[in-house]
Amino acid sequence: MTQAASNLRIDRPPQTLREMALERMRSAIIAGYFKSGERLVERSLCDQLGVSRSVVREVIRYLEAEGLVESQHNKGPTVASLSWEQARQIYRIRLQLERDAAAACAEVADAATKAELERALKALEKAFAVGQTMGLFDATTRFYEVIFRSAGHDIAWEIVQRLNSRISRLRGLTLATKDRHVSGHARMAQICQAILDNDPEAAAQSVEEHLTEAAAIARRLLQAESDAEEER
Amino acid sequence: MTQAASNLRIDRPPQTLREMALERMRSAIIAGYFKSGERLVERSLCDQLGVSRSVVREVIRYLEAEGLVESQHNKGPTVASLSWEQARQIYRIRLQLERDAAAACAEVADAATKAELERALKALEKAFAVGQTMGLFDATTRFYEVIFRSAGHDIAWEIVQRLNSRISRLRGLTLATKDRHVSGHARMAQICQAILDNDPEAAAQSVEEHLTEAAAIARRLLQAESDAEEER
DNA sequence: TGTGGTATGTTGGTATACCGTCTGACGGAA
DNA sequence: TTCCGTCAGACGGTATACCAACATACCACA
Repeated sequence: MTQAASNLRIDRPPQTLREMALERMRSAIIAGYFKSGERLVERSLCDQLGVSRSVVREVIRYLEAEGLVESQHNKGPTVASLSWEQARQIYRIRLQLERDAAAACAEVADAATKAELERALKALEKAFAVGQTMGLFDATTRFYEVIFRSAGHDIAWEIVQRLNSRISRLRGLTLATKDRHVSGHARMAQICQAILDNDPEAAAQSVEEHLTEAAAIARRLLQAESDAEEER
Repeated sequence: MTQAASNLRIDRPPQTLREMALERMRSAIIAGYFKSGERLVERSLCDQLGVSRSVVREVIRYLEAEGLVESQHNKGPTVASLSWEQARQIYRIRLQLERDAAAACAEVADAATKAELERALKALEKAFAVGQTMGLFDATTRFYEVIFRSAGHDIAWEIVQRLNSRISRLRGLTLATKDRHVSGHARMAQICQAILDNDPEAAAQSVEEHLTEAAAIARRLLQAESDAEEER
């Protein structure tokens, strides 16, 4: 009966225009369709998204709260830009939260979790092989999601995702780096192994190394970019 | 001249109606003026705030992103309610971030920072003596702000503040507890001392004790409340 | 070249209207 | 009395028109 009932259920898309517009805008910013610092003109967004100004404005408010968009009085919203200082802080916060999550996950991981984690790692390997940045992005996200979710750290996961979207540009650059292809994968495998062994200490340690490395690469890239900017 | 120029400057409140409405709504929720789970009817909020529906809706979107308000499709926004599970997670995240901030602060604290911290602690003592919950609230916030800011953890501070606003009801209950008056103050002093000594380890340790204690009290209160609910 | 005025575009904010959904009240049937 | 269907009103979701304040770019004039 329960089964029948759940099959009978009419699940209309419980999605509002606003939610769809939000998704689009968010991924557009993350994907770099809107450049950092670019102005977001309400009316032109209305045209591009095909929705009314009310919707656009509400979406912008939401993204503003997420830190993806900045608004100045009477100047309108712009895509948030990221200084190295901010990026540094974000990597540090991620370190705290991911370390804790990995340790917690390693503590409680059961067979099902481990299987799922291995699947995620397999997918990650495949994505590394293909080399498509977007695919890597998703696979990495998936891998961490398993860790956070199984550790019961949903709220922390949400925070980390939000932080990640703020440094998405950096993450893209980082993932595209050659050496990252090798070491990144090795680090992930290391984290995975530690969890499979139910070894919280090792898991925390691996996460720490992984993130420290990522931050260092990000810093180098950002530095190089700003140097190039100055030369110009 | 620079002085004169800066004095001449007309600094009009760069505040929009929306921002003011946002502040009001946020503090109304934190102060408990709107109960947890209560529906927020847009049109009645318009009357109460004296602004138009657009503004109200944008504010609600913002609060939704902050996690203070929840919306269901075609049901409208409600004040977010908090389960113990969520509260647990929030305390855990705070632990990670506050511990790191305190340690970082202890590492870099100079004379000026220390002086400011001591001032904050003095204010805290006074607030404890007065016993006004709201004053305690502000003083505690101020104390932690000094720590986070001087450690250069602005983003983490923003996150912590947001988390705190989500557990504001719990914090209110916790602060009102009798034993908290004593031990809370002792803990704060301990944290402060560790920073004055530039001892990161001790600072982290003190924060950990303080927060673990707070979480335990919160849990007890929440449990008692839900028990009382069931009896009813 | 610099100054001041002007035109244009954009935002912040408001009012209003319309539709679809939800909810609760009312009234009739079993 | 209880159950159930219907219906009206409340409310959210969306669209649109309008206005004032402001910012910016441009232009003409000294």
